[in-house]
Amino acid sequence: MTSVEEPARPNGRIRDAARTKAEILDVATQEFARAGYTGARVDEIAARTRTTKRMIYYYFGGKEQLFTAVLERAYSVIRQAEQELDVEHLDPVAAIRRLAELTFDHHEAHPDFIRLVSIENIHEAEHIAASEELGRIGSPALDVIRRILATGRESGLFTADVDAVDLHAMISAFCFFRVANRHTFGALFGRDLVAPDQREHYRTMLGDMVIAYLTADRAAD
Amino acid sequence: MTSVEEPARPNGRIRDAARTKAEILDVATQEFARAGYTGARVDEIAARTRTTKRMIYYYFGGKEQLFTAVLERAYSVIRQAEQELDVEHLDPVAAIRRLAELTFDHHEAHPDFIRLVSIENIHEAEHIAASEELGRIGSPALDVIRRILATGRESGLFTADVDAVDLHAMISAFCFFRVANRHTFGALFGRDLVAPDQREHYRTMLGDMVIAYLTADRAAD
DNA sequence: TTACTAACGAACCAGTTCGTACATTAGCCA
DNA sequence: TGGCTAATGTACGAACTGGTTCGTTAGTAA
Repeated sequence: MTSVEEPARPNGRIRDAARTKAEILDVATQEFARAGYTGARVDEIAARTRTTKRMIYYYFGGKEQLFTAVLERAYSVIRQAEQELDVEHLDPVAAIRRLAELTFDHHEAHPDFIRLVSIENIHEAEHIAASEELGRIGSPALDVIRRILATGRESGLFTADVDAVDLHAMISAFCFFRVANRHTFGALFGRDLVAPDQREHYRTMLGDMVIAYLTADRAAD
Repeated sequence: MTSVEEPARPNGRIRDAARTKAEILDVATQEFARAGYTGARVDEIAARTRTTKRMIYYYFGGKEQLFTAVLERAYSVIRQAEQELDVEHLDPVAAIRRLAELTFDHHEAHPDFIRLVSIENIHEAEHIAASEELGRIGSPALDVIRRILATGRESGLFTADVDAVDLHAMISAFCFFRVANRHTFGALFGRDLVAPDQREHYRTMLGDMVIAYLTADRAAD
């Protein structure tokens, strides 16, 4: 997981709080994503680190807080990606498509994140509620969407009253479902939504869908 | 759970295999949906029925098979609803909207079903794979979509090459996400996707989105 | 060099959890 | 009406699980 193997004295302890914490988080992310919150085993997480279960309780307090920490880190990754997005130079249609594709790409590249979010929803977001960090910060993507929508509306390209949060939900829904429900969908309908050779197809479909919605002639209904 | 209280001799047994099985399934559905597969407790399920844990093993074999049976019944309910859908008399646009609304309504009315499907995806659809019934049967919705799309294409209303399975995924994604991810979405963005007074808004949004996609002028891209 | 503390490890514990062995009875059929 | 079997209930146990207790050591500041 974490870079290269240190010289690591044959069987002496190495003291590195940061590394130990990070290693626990890495393994915990995998284990929670693999087995769900209840299914994840604290002993198993400990066994797969270079440290012991004692350290999990030492650094995180318990299983619940460990899961919260895992969620916090997972969300910070996508927030980071959204923050680095630069669409100021694009026209509204291209900008929205770009943003949608960023979400698409991130969801596809981080299936563990998707699983963690699914698991957190089963538990009714109680860990997010318990997290000071996660409750406080919003989403950079929302700010981006708000700016693009404003520009698009001014230029008359977009239908007037589309809400940024709703649009974000629409984009997330498509990207999330494709990854989160790929197993049941595949088993029931015989189609692999994340098959590599279908990737471009669905990526385009998402953009087409969002743009079609934003530019549709609502009066036609 | 199940209708009225029987006369039920004060403390004598009542023999009714069908009722006992159905009651176990009812309670198991709730318990699995509430706590996830691993989080669900067989003892808890038994305690909330009028029978005992022994009967769960007698009728279903074990926790795994019980969950599979729960899934089978949950899927059969939506299949039933889709089968009763009659859109032959509607024009393609109205027909698609009707179908999308049926999915929307069913997902909203059956949050337990959504949770079960989320849980099954965490477990990579292994129970669906283990179920003879679930693997065999397709989805009535797909047949409906195929017919509507064909009509819509003939009349020139819809863009040529839209696949029925993809369209089903698009509709499901929106409906599923709204219910499945309402907790994390609400906690992070402060918006309740299933707030009753927003219901019509999202129901309309879904239809608009799908129709806009189907009728969009693809050449414009 | 010494002394102090953050970081660490091994063993253990109390409470669960799925599953089963064994005993019992209701209801039907000959 | 007697007997047979499907249906049911009780009690238990082996394995596991989150969390803790107690003791040890690496690194560092004085």
